[in-house]
Amino acid sequence: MVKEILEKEVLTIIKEIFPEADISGVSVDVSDNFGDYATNAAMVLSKRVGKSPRDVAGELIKALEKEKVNLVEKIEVAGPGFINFYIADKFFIDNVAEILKEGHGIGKNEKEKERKVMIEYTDPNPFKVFHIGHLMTNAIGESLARLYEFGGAEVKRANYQGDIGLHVAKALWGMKQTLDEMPKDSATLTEKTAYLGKAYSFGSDAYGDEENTKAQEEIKEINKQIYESSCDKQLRELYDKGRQWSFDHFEVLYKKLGTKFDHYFFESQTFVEGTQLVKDNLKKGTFEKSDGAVIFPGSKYGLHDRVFLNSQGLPTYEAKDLGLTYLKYKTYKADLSLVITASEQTEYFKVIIEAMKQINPDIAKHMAHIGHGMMRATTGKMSSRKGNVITGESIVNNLIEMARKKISIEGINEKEKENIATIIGVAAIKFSILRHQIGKDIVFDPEKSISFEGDSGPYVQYANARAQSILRKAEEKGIELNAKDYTGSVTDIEKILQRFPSVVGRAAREQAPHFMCTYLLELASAFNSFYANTPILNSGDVASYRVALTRAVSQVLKNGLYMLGITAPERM
RNA sequence: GCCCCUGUAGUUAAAUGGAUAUAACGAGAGCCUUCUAAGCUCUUAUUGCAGGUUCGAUUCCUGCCGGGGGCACCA
Repeated sequence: MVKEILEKEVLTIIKEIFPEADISGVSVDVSDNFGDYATNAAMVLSKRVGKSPRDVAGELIKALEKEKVNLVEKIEVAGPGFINFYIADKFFIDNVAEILKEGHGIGKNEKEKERKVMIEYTDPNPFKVFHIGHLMTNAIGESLARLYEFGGAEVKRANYQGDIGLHVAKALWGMKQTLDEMPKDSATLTEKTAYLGKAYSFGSDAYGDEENTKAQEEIKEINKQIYESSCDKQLRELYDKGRQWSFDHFEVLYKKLGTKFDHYFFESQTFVEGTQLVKDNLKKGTFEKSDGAVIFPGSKYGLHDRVFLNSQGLPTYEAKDLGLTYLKYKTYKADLSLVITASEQTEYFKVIIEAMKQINPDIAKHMAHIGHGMMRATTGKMSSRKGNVITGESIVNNLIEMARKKISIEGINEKEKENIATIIGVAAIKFSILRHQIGKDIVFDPEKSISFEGDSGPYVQYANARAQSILRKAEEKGIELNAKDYTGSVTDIEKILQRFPSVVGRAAREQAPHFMCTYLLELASAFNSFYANTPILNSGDVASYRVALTRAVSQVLKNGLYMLGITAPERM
């Protein structure tokens, strides 16, 4: 990679001619208008060696030219003291050949080699709707998982689902009140989950209604019975039914989204261990009693105090999360155990991690939480209690339907069409999530929905589909791919292609898939422009090179999309 | 009230302390008897305010103003 080679070279030279500067690293970056790469090293050195930046640059260039780094064609000093590198076209052409050689392995690296990573993400709750926020967590978690895998890590995907707790009690109470509306077993999953959503809403409203003390008592009682497994036959049946409906529904979505979990954890498994942990550590003073509840005094550590066991003695989500941490640790000894949730839980996880640090610092040191921004609708705050959420299913299905209408490939059957439409619809939602910085909120306008044009997943997919179409035709025509013997000049495309491994590295290192999005848009745009303005198949002598370049573009687009959890269809 | 995050064209976003802040959408003008028009080409416009650090600040620091989130038995 050019960046790394030049950085090493420049650093070596600096150590040689300015040892007194005592510099440990320099950065060489891609430059758009001034050569191919540039470094600010001379400006950084300037005050350390007491010379003007341009003079320092001059001396560095002299030394660099003597070294004759063969990929560099020309070096210049410019502006306040930048050193600009012009890279030889031959280097970029060789890189195209290299991409063809690497094939689907392009972008793989060993930065995370031997590292064991567990990522918990998505975390929908049975009995509640799978909403747009879950879609967001899923897209981010899946992408991070794939980025770690490309770095050589062993990744386990985990999903934690709240099949026990107050929200379940609320939904069950709601179901009991509306038994006559309950869908039959033969009903569709959509009908079943819609019913559960309504039942939860009903129970939640009743619980929140201060006048309705009877409902509150009953819901609390149901909650207790579930924890104790002491519920009657009818309640048990409702519970089993609702839980199963939810899980079936989630699996359908995961399949569409392209996520396959290795481990499922449930709150019904974590609460026993969690409760025990809190009780054990209450004696040791890690936890304290307060108003009949057991709390972790986060305020001692600059955090919030939080309740771990409520005054009924039942574990809250906090205690269950401690139990989950142990359960995960028993299942898989990860070097890094990541939890992805919306940023509203960021403060909460600081408390959990601090509490775990007090209980078992060896486990706590592997834990990390990533809070992503919230998906906010232009129509106001979404709330599953109020029932004005946008469900994951509706948004995905709408996009798939839109994509289906745009497909105009001849000679494919309905099933193939459905598959392609799904791939495109999922790409649209995932890309629109992932192209933002993870921590920032995303404003989602349900009216405008999500674009298939411009900065979008389908745009990148489309560029690849065009490339694939060219490759099919090239094969029919018998054009041989040859990237090595080309001696002409290169375009932006080769230069962008060359950066791919650096982008993969940065996206993984900074846990920031949006760098990959930005990169893919740039590459797709350069290729689309090339495609529109330059003949590829009918270009005589250079056809074999242009087709080779097309294949390299397609390969990089495919691998880049894969790292975002997006599939690239051959045709669309 | 306390704590955390955040403020970039009309809108949605991007920019490892670097040179002329980058795209898309929108608006306007063109381009399918050549490889998929989900496309291409051109035009249009931006760093909340006030200081500070720096050769250089959208980026770092302080204050103010706006937005979001969290803060006891929900998840």
